Amino acid sequence: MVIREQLAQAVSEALGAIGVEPVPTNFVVERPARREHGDWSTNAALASSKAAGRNPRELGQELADYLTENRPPHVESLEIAGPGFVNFRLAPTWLYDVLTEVVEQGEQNYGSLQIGKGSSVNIEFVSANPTGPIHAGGGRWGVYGDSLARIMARCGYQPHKEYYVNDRGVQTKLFGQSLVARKNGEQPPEGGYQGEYIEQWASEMPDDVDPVSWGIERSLTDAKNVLAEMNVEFDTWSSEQALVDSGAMDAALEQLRSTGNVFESDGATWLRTSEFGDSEDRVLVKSDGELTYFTPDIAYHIDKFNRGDHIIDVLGADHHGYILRMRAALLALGKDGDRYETLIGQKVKLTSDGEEVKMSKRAGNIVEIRDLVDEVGPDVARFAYLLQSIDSPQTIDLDLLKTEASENPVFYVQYANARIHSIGAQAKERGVVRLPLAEVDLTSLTHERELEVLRQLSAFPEILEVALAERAPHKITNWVRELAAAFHGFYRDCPILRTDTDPDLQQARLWLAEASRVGLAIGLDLLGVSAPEQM
RNA sequence: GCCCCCGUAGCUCAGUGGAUAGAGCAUUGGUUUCCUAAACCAUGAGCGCAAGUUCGAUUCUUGCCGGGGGCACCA
Repeated sequence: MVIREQLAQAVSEALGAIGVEPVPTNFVVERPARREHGDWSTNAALASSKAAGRNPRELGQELADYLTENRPPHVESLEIAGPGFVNFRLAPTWLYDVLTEVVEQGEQNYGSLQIGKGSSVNIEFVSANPTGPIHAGGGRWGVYGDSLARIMARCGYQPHKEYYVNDRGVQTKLFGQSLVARKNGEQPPEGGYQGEYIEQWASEMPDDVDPVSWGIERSLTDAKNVLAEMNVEFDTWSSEQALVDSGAMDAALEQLRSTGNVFESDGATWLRTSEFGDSEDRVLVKSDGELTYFTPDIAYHIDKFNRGDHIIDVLGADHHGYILRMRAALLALGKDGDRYETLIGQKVKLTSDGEEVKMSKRAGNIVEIRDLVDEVGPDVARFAYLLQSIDSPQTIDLDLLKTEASENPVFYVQYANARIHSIGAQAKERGVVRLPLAEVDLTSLTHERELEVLRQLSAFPEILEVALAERAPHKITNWVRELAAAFHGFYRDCPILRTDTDPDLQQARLWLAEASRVGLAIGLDLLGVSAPEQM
């Protein structure tokens, strides 16, 4: 059991013992923002004073007195502070337990949670139209979705990463026509695709192929390549056309009809989505007999419901209006809405020379993810994307990522890892051997820098839990930066291999470095960023 | 008009129902006979406005102001 739970339980018991009935459950045990407020703190007295009809400071004092008499493990002293907080000061022994736990559980298991209990989660993201290069926003969703999947996997879920390919419909036809036009040296049709890439691809296109399917393949190859370079891989690429061809779409339409929520109007076929929370009804089949995007997408979501326990769609803010209609369709079909989750991300803006970069040379009116990856490399790009919440619109300064690469946060973290490996290499050279952990006395770790590293490591399980609950990979980014900062401070002030370092202390520090390495490896892996051993 | 997101330091962004709100960049200055100075240390300034809920609000609610996005028989 982790220390926080031990303390919470002790507080709960103490409240009962000093006569607070019923024992409240609305209190928390947390890490105070300020070090001088101790290692852990609880607001239990404040949270229960009103219900108990007691003065919070007096109640806090009683609580502190009781816990001083009946001390939870590692607790050295307690004090009452502020309006009624009870602060715990712990002996560093609790942090030695953390070190041991990190090392013993290792990269695979430290901080791993079983919240998901093995349930499957289907995460769909990017799903850009296969009519051209992936844009910078697509890169954000790619990195975000991939990292979220990694987080979910570490929390006991079985994530399945999926990309939906809209390989039929009006847009694909226009795309094919644009390719043909360019191949024949003509202008693309009205509403067609204008980017330079169309000319490039058209020149690659053989004469005897179907331009639409060839173009889609070309587009998907492009997308797969650039996403793979960013360490984003999908388990499944689902084809809209295949869904229609298989009859799944007709079956879905039939299923919808059987619910009595489908009607004909103005020559089109509509779904009464307004009955299920949407602002208006939506067209399933247009008056010209063509399907809308919506209809196969419903079939696709039915398919996903059949394949996964929980369904997540990662969408750009420009698609948020679409959510209610899909949810309505699923509700109309009697699906459990709790199993369907949509995550909306705000858009990305790239700047250079203080000006927004509005287009790529190749793609025309969009900024390609390719440009970013070629410019700064996958690690820098990924880390930059994962630096902030997807709820916020993001501004990425290309110049900063390029010219000040050495100041870039990703290198700061990777450099910590490189330093650890350098210590290992140096130790080997000098014949310093790390003894088994069980033979090492960790109590020599008393330096504030050493303890800070361990505090950071101890926080990881909580951070992971929050990152999962809030679907927020950037919490991991922040944590790994803080861990790196703690390590750099330790590295600076606590020499390991220097000849005047006490042998026992040296052993303890070697293990502290190893624990740091494990922590950095876990964090970087969740972000999908590499952990180079040399820089 | 309706819906969604955002408004925190000069810039880019974290963060929290609590006790003195943080980081990076930028500025200025300092640190290395010894494990990588891509490091460490120091340095000013900030929660858009107003009510409400609360023992306590920058955090929750509402309104206003400001910015972005969306309101198709496009996808």
